[in-house]
Amino acid sequence: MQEQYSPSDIEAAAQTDWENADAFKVTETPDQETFYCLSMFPYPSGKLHMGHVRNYTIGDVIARYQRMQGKNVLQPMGWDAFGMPAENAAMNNKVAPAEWTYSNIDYMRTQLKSLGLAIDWSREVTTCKPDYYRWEQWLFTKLFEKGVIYRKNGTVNWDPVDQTVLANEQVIDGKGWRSGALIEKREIPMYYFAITDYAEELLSSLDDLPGWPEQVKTMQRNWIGKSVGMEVHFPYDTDSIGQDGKLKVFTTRPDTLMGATYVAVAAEHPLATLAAKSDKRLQTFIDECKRGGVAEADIATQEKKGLPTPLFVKHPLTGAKMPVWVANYVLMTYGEGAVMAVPAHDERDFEFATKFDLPIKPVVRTSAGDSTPAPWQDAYGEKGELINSEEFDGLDFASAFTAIGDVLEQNDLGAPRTQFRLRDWGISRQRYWGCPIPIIHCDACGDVPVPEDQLPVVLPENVVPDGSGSPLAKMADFYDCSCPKCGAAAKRETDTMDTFVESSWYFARYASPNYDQGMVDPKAANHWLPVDQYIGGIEHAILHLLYARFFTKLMRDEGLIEASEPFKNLLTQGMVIAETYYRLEANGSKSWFNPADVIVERDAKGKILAAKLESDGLPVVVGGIEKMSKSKNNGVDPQAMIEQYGADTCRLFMMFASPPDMSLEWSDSGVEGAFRFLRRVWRLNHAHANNGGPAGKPDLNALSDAQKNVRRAIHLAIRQASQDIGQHHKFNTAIAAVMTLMNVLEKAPQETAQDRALLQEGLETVALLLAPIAPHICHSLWQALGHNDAVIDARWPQLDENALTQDTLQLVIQVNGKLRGHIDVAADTSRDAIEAAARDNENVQRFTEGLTIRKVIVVPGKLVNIVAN
RNA sequence: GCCUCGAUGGCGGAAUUGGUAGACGCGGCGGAUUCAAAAUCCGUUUCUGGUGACAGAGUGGGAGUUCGAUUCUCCCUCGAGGCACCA
Repeated sequence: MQEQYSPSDIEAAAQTDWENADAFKVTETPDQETFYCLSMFPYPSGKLHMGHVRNYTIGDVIARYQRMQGKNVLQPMGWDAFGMPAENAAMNNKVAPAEWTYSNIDYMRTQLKSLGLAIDWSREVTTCKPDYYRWEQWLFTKLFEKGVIYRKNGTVNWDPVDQTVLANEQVIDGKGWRSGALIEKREIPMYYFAITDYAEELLSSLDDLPGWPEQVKTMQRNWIGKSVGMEVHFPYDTDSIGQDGKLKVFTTRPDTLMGATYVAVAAEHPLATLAAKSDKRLQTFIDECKRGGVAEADIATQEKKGLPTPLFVKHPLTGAKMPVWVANYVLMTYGEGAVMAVPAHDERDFEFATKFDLPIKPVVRTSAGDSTPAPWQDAYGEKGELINSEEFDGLDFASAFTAIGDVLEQNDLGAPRTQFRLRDWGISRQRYWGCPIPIIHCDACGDVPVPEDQLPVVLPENVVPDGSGSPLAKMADFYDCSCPKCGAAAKRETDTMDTFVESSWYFARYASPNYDQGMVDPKAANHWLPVDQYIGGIEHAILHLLYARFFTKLMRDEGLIEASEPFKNLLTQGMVIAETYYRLEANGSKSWFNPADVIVERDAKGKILAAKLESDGLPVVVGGIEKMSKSKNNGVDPQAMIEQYGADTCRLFMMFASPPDMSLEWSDSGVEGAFRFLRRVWRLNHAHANNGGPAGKPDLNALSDAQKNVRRAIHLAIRQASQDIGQHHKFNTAIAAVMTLMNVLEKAPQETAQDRALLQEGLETVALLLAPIAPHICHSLWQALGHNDAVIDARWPQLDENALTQDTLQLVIQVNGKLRGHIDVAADTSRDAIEAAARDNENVQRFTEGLTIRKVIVVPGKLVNIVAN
């Protein structure tokens, strides 16, 4: 064994050993318990960042731990390779997105390999390759025929200068990011997945996921947003509207129907269009509403504006005339694009009615009384007994719901209905670098799905987009085709799919990545699915995870797989953050400096006083701790870290610095600390090797008290690390437990054979407990400790409960809940004896002097609290 | 605006079911070793008062439940993630 810990040597050696043995390649073995461990695959943006390192280290620790439990562990890797950044890079560098993507993948693969991940690389999947996306196209055609995918109009951000559709991210303060032009909403035809058909199941089966964080399930429940309510029809006032018809609205508060004083429709609503024909001002307002992007966050924060129309509808119960307003807060995408307004009992309606002087009619007795004077109080929104509602007076919410629902149904003016907030998933993108939508438009036959024998529709790879319009729409070679049904000249669809489609089923493809007879090989897929542990960023809590759940159900219903849910257990990891430093430039902009180039001055307590740039010695502003990003220049390059300290140090630091679901603050000195710890582990092993090397098992019947304490420390560490890694995924405290054990082992004597046997047990424990986290060094240590098998195939250490028992316990003594002392008692001391000993305690006597003892609380094994006053 | 989560020493964090607040590490300070440095080792380190023993305060702020609250309830402040075309 080398004296010095040399990470570069031992990491290369370990990785070579694993590669030579094909150590992480797995096949379906029916008799062995499987464990499918999956981290969200990366977008090949160019270089690995620390967020990736954290994500894949967490996954690797879990995978290696499960392997040590004797399971057949599948841990694959792939590339979420379609996406916008490739098109942006193409425009900037005049390189085709395909070429850029493939070279990024090659570079990032070598980076991932240097981390020493226990990945089965033979299963690598790349979503931009035809052998992957052809099956996506195949499923699309099946679902289109089934009606699960359909075509309708949707609203997009339109850049009138670049003549192109923009992503929400590309709209900044209502303007196009490249052109600076004011963005408009535009309606275009798109393909939709009918995810709302599955809304009920997506909601209810969240209850079948005990291994998901409650937080994520709550977010998904709220996103799906099931509302039980009433569809209410307001008949047109034909005098004003000029035609018969009904305005449909959805409400969760039909009990307040008698308090409805007007209705409001979205700017895109047919009634708004009708009214605008004869009203220029209204048309101007509607045009104004169509300005700006489509992002909900922008729409929801804008000022609430509205305009009256000359139109009226009739109240379904009283027949009273109610004015129709157009309001920018009514969303065309939710419900019917129209709402009935009850200003007395809805905050938004109250605000709107107050602003425009519309009538406010209270119809519910709330805890604030029978009237609703301004300003708005939350109590006005309460449910309660009906008032001012004629025959419905006195009813409570539930009976009013039923009674009003009955009347509406009898008159064919409404009925109870369930409404979801969830909308159907529009997947058409007017972009080049994505999976082509397999549809052919024929004048005679309409939208015809591409037949299976003509799949895949291959995306040409040698295209450099220029930022205007969709490149495929300019390529006749691509879109000219003949109709598969009638053979007439036809036009191929030039939109591509949302990249979320690829990431919605990749986990299933890993089971049989090269299967060419179908989307998945059912035998393999059912062997591995569902994923036992999925790991990824919390930013995916809703969209990606919901779409993946949806796809699993679609694939189940196509008979492709058996699973109904893709991910049994979910771990959402926090961000990697770091200090930022900047200087204010003359023009008011900030230029950001990388932490590696900055020297920080601290006061005597270590608090940051000032910072200066290493190169010129002039001060920089300490900008606060933020997510590592290119824009703030506070990223730390993982490659540099690995080269300087080795992958094990990098992995150990990341796992130690904070629990996986919290944000992780980068700290150079923390990395140093991790490196120092591994060096200590190495040194103690080296000393042990020099002191006779591997020793036998200790004689448990002949341990001194000091030796018992050493052995107790070993098994405390086993207990702690087993719980922390196996159950709670708290790697930081597992590592702390191993550090505590090392502190004991370093001080333990090494003279006798018994001492050395104990140290052997301790060092083996350290190697095994650290093996998932720092696999390379443990690979070496395990050999040095005299083992012929590799540590990756060793079993996780077993806890010996006997090693933990103690003869005496220390109890805490409190007076009125305050710590006043400790007593040592034999483990089997009776409750009465403990109480007596506590009362005898000198401090207890001092602090209860002159007081009467009212109560004594004894918590066995923990504390005694004496209550006195 | 809406949904979700978070806030503990100088710093990252720990406290498993309501039971010793600050494990473990970083940083700081003091010392040992060294010609010197690096590396390593030892001690110390929540704050305030006190030479000291010790006392008091303390988990973002305010209230509440309890013998006892970082932990449970309510209100507030600040920060983060998401909001359907970033992935």
